[in-house]
Amino acid sequence: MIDIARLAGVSPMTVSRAFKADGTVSEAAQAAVMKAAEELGYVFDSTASALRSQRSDFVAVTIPSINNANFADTLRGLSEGLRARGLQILLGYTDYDVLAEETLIAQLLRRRPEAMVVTGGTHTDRARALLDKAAIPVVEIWDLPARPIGHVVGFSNAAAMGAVVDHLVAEGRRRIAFIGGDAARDTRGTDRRRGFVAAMDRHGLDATRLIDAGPPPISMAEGAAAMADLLARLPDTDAVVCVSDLSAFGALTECQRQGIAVPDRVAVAGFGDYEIAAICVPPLTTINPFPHRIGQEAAALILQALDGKLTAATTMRITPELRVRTSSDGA
Amino acid sequence: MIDIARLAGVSPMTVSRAFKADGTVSEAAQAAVMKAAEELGYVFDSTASALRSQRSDFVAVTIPSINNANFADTLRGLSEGLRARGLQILLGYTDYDVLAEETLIAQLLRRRPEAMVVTGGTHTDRARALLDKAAIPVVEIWDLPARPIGHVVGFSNAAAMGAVVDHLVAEGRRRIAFIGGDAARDTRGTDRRRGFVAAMDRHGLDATRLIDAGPPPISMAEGAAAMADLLARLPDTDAVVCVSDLSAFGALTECQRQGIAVPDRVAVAGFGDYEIAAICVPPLTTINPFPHRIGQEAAALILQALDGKLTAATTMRITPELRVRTSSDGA
DNA sequence: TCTAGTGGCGGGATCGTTACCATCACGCCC
DNA sequence: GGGCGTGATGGTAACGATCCCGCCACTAGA
Repeated sequence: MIDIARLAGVSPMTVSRAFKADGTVSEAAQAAVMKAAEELGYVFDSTASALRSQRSDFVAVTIPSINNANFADTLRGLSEGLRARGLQILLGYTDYDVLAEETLIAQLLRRRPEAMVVTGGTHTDRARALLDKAAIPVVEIWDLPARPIGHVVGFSNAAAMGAVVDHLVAEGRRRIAFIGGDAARDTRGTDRRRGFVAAMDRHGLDATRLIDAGPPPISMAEGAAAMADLLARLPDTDAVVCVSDLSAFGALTECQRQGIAVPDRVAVAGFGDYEIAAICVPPLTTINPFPHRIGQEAAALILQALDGKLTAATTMRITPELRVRTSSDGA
Repeated sequence: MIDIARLAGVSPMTVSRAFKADGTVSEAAQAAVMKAAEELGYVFDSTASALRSQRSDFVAVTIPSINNANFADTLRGLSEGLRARGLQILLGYTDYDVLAEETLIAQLLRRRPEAMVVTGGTHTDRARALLDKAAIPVVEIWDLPARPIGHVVGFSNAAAMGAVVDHLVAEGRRRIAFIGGDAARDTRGTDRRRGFVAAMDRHGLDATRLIDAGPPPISMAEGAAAMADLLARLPDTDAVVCVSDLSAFGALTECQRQGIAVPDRVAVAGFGDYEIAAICVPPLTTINPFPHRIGQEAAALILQALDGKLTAATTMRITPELRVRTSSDGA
């Protein structure tokens, strides 16, 4: 920067101001600085800037998996909302493991992010303590935590899943099964299963057709295997609710392979409104939790919080919508 | 850090060394430092460390889209390989736009990454210049650039697509169409189309059944629309090659909706070996380019380069494999 | 003519860590 | 006993920006 100052015939301070583009530099000086910078191939050093100004322009984000279209949509929403303010996302993924999340959070905080977005509402005590001490805006997304750390943009996975059950019951289904994951790790999956059981109980129906499809994320193939298991063990099942559209699609294909008519003999429903749900044959009934909007709202909350316009912890409830499609048409 | 030094009864230098964990600190001092740090809730500041040591421990990565299972697999491979050395990924996505890539690269370089991974081999001149001047290891992936910037881990998209055509021809297909994207933006898509045309020419077949499905990334729905278009305009088509498995699946569903038998009347093939290709009914013939391995190899190259063990620019060719499945069985 | 206000710019200290030396205790060997 | 290698530790000056303050020229109003 000193070199540029020399070449442009100004002080380093003016160069710094020129790069901040805050308009307090004369046009002549601005142009001279930019010309000199271009000539010397200067690349601004955010590291030094971050140290001195104590502003990293990072927002740290943790998601369970990088390979998930729903979380990718949320990330896009976040990134779009933050880009306008020059904030960059620092991403990490947890593999659906709260211990990995703890390590990840510790590592991300070393970079001094301006804010932190974490997926889910379940964390280790140490992770909570770290976030607390960091004294930056924290947003939990994709869930409604019992004990929020800071702000929240989410929805009740249990309630959303309950709406699917209500719909299936209204369509005349009674022997409804649930295909989901290992209870210990995927807390959102567990919430959905809880929502399923609660809704079945509410309708006075048997809620014991629970198929464990293994640890998250549950693949299409695992959904198919679970469906095969279900059809073998409980062949009179007339509807299946899956923890996500991907396993639901796997289940659907298993029905196709076995020549079982969907929805005539078995209705199938998923969760997430992935692209595949709308286009597969028959299209899948599912829940749209508006992942992109979750990201946008989280970004908006962060911007407000950084402006000091958000005094109290805010919870923004997203209302997921049921998408009724052919896969669950009345029997 | 000074506070910790005081509390632990050592010098700041010893605290620094204790956190680097390079083993030159006595066990007693190490323990004292860690205890003091825990007590004070100290969080190491990577920003200052990066500035002074000129090591950011960042590896910058650009991908076209964050919502793509293939690139996600590559990212996982990268991240796994780099994590062992304490390197963190700084991610950006370009939306399949070389101009956006240029801006992104400029922004990422401000963070002083130790190395840079860029997807694809087509870049603006300014982007090339920036990467050149940065004087860090550069790895281009998912392509075999005509004029590599540095290292390469990739494959020929054209040749891989040619292999699909060869297979279809061997199965007796002759009137083969290609469903792909806008030529201007998605260079890998364009390469695949080129490979399609070249292979058709090689077999003396008509290579004019080219359906443009719009700008990348091409969705399942766009694949379906393109298939509908194709079936309306060229109903005698007996095979379709799609730029990716997602559009191929869309095309497959369109056939199902129109009651057109796959593979009996039309064979369908995709690209990428996404999970859906193996499980849909019928399963899709496709090309597996080993996205996870691309990430692993790129990480390995970076580690070698950072160790100074890589003197010359290295190109690592990945050999994609044809996955023959029912969707392309002989007519 | 003088004072106060304003816009543009410069100088020096500094953000929190680490590179680079210097120091010191200790043990070993000739 | 002196020299010297080794392992642990400390002191000081940076890394490259920016914060804070001050300076100067110029204008406007009294």
